[in-house]
Amino acid sequence: MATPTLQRSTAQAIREEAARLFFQRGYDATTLRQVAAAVGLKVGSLYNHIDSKEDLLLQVMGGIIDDLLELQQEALNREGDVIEKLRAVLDCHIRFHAERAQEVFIGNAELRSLPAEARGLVVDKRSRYEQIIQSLIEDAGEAGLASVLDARIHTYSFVAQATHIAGWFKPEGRMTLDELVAMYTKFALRELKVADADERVDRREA
Amino acid sequence: MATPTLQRSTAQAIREEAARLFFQRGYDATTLRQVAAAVGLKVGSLYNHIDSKEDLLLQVMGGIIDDLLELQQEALNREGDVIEKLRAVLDCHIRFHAERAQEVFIGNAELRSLPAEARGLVVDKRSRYEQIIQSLIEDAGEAGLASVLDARIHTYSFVAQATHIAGWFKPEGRMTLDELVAMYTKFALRELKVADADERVDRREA
DNA sequence: GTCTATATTGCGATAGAC
DNA sequence: GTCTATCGCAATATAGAC
Repeated sequence: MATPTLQRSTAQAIREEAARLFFQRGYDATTLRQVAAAVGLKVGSLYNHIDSKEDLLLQVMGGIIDDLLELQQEALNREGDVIEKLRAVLDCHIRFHAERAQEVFIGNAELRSLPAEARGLVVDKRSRYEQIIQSLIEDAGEAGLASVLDARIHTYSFVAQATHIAGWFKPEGRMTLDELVAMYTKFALRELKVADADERVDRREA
Repeated sequence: MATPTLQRSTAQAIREEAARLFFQRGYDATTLRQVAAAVGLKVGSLYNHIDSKEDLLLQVMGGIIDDLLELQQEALNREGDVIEKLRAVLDCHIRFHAERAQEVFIGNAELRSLPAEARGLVVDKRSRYEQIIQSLIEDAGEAGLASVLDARIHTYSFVAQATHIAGWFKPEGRMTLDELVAMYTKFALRELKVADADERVDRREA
């Protein structure tokens, strides 16, 4: 580790406050003056840590989609039948969107604020991510373990729910993270008419 | 009718082009110069038709939530058991979000761009709208016709899916509007473990 | 690294001629 | 109603002193 200090660096503070403001007001509506004020700096000083406002947005979005893809791959290695793999992937899917709600929300809402080439890269990665889910759904259907109406639209359904969660979930709220994950995973398996959908999920809660 | 002409008025053209641009690039990132250019006007001329940029956003959002509430009330008058009412409300819910996708999308994404008091009004109406759905879900559960895990979160689930649809649905796409509505309604009834969920929906497709 | 300027740009909105 | 021209302002970004 290069910086073993417990103090967050100024650069880190800028990213965090920017994330908070981008989440709250949107990227376009957030001014660098507001970011600077939140950190306790003047606007000019920001430029010792960022190249531009767009660069700051990129920093905030960071490797969030890479992190998500990585965790999805881990989940895919779960042992068990295709439903167990799907359940693990959905667990990861929901958990990630709730745990890192603000970043995820910004990553979705401000996709169009990204420069075209960066946006293209992210879109491709999102597409690969969704394709994994869709393939699992198709496999489950072909194995006779799920009633698939349209794998693409089921995928949309699961993506929509997670995206929505990223807009409201707070760890200190009515539901714990684990409860949330269990509930939405049940929703998904129910939607696919998986046998013993609820029990499949509850069994994993040990 | 005051204006029985088939030509769209300049004011109407401005609203339509603004909606297209707000949908595409977001409200903050859209300039009035772009709107004017899209209509074939110069910036100054816009002000013969609008009071301000915020006023234009208000015009675009218009009474979309009122329209939605009105249609929901019609659906509620559907004869039949609580599941039939719920099915009708969800049908209306999905259909509306797909048919008026751009307006709905703007109404959601740009809620925070609205002045506080206007935003409060809209939020209250949305809340009432969602409460209707939630109550139907609770009723269905208490009647033993549905397996309700958490009525609020089921409602979130249905709201999330419709919101997502508003971001991608195109009438000329792979699915027809009716197919889309039928599919998502099945998703919802499946999620609630309603008996013969698919058949409930198919029966209505006459 | 911080700050106080300031340059530069482009925005929403207005004035006034036609 | 349209236009051209411009005002006033706030934004991003930079320069240079400390």
